[in-house]
This record gives sequence, structure tokens and C-alpha cells, in this order.
Amino acid sequence: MARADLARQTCTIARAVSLVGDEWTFMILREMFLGGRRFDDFQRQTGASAALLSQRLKKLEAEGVIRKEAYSERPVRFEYRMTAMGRELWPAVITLKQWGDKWLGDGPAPVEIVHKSCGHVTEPQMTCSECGEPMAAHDAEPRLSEPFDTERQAMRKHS
Amino acid sequence: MARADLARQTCTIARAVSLVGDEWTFMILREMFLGGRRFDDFQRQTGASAALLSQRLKKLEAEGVIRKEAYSERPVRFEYRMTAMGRELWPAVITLKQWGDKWLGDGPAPVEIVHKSCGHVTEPQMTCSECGEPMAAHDAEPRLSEPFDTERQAMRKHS
DNA sequence: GTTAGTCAATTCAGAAACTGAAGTGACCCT
DNA sequence: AGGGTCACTTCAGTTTCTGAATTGACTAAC
Repeated sequence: MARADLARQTCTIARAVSLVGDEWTFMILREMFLGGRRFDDFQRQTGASAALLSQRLKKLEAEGVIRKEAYSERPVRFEYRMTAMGRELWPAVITLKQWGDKWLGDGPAPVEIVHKSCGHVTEPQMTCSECGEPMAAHDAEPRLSEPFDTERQAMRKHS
Repeated sequence: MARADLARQTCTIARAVSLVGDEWTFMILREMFLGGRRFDDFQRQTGASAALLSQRLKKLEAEGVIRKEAYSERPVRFEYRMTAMGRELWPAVITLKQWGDKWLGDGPAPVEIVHKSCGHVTEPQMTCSECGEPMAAHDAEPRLSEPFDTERQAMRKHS
């Protein structure tokens, strides 16, 4: 199966991954959450080649994750901003940051997050929407909802 | 800059991305959180080619994200399990799932998460570790900690 | 008013990564 | 002996990515 076919899967993780789950897209998202808006910012801060960047920005724009806006007429110049859809990728980026800080960092985290409304430096965490407690993998049981359950069972041979 | 160089950046997001931020690695992680353990599971459920899978599993093992364990002698057969490091990628996968469910799904989510300790179907959310309130991009202000701040300013030309 | 610079790209050749199909080796089962 | 399982490996062909050069519409400096 080619990478592009992930977008046509039923699984929404596969679809999300096909759209934003590659190295350079994550780097672009990181840069945008740090305030980057222009092609040049992305090039300098992410290290991606111009051709790659151009292709990814077009894709993200076409799918509604970012929006291209003129910030100057004469000469016409554009910058990229996140849409609501894009902004909601924040947890995905933060989550990778925290994991990276913990397991791949050497020393203090290079970036801290300040929670504007309470004013503190925070370590955002995943909590259960029902009981409010922090959640981790061992607390979670994934359950395939019908009709996906039966569909999947058919694909599995063992167990 | 080549993709491989991301691992050598100061930024821990870049390092995390270089290790787990590609399409097939996410698919493998998804499959593992759904209970998959064997090469064959990964092949069938993710659609990745055997060569790719083999390469990625080796990399994840070498970096400590997963561990290879014999589940049978005669013939010697192996399965893959997550290490503590790997299990902590759960929020990264869940976060993409939620985003995909909301923005890319058509109909109800194919997978639900049950919070074992409280028993409810849950929508895990990001909350502030200091005040406990849910957090989103607009509530967060990233702050480069020293000495990274000055290092970065030097790279930026405008602003 | 020519030259230099900025910004957002595009083009292109060579390099790297991925795909699909076939094959391998250790075993088990009939 | 023949077929099947599982976890891979090999390889040719295709796709994607990289790095460097170039473009075009301007502005700003000499």
C-alpha cells in the first residue's frame, strides 16, 4: 500500500497521518505554533528545502489546515496562518514535545509553555473528559465500534 | 537539510519527529495500542510493505521505543511490545485520532476509548497541570528558555 | 538608473526512500 | 514428501526528496 492510500482508509488516525503525519509537516506546525508565518521563516527554522515546503504548504492549504493571506500588496506577498482546524493540532505537537523533552532531551526543555489564563508555566497533560483524572495508555481500552468491529475481525486471522 | 538531521537538532520536537514522526511509524504505533504485536499484524493492519516494516521496527527497537521478545522457541518467533518510552506515545496517537475524528471523519468515530478506572467512554483532553483547566493553542504561550532564546534570535532576520 | 537585495516560489538532475513481488530458512503438520 | 506459517530479505522499478540555481515582481541604496 502506498502512503497516499492512507487518506482513503476508514481509520481516522490513518487519515490524519496521511495529511499531517510526516516529518516536515510537523516541523511546519511547530514553527507556526512558535509564531512563524512566512515561507522564509519555515525555510530557515525547519531546514526543509523550498520545493518540499512549497508542496506541503499547498497541500495543507488545500485541505483547510492553513490559509494563505496577503500581508502586502506591491509587491504581493503572502503569509500562512492556521485555520481553526490547524489550531486544533496544537495538542498533537505539544504531546510530541513533552515526549521528546522527557525521552530525547539532554537538560532542560528548550521551550516552556505558559498557560495564559492562569499565568503559570505548565506541562499540559491528557485527562479523562468524564472523571478528570490524568490518563495514560494502561488506563485506556480502545473499543472498535460497530460496524468497524466486524470489519476488522474479518481481516485478522489469529486471536 | 536531510530528514535524518532532525535527530541532531536541539529542539526536542525535531528529535521526536525524526524518530516517530513519519506515516508508517504512526501506523505501527496505532496498531500496537490496538493490541497488535506481531510482524504479520502490522503488515495486514497497516498496509506497510515488509521491507519498510522491518526497517522501522529495527529503528524503534534500537531507540528503545519497542522491545522484541520471543513468544515461541522451536521455531523461534518474535513479537514486539512497547517499552515505557513507547507507551508514553499514547497521547500523541490519541491526539491525532481525536483530530481525525473531528475533522476528517464521516460519521461516528470508528474507535472509542474507555477509561478503565472510571468505566466511561472518554474523550481525553489536554489540561493545564497547574490549574486543571482544558487548554488549547490560544491559551498557550511558548517561551524559549535561555540559552535557546538568544540562539534562535540570531537565526531570525526579521521581527 | 544600474546594481543589490527581498521574498516566494519553480525547475531540474542526482540521491534517497519506498513498493510489490518473489524468495529464504526454520520449523510444524498431515 | 508436500504444503503451510512466520519473520523476514532481496531486488528492480518507481516515487519522493535534496541542493543548487533560477525566476519575477518588486523595493532600496548608490
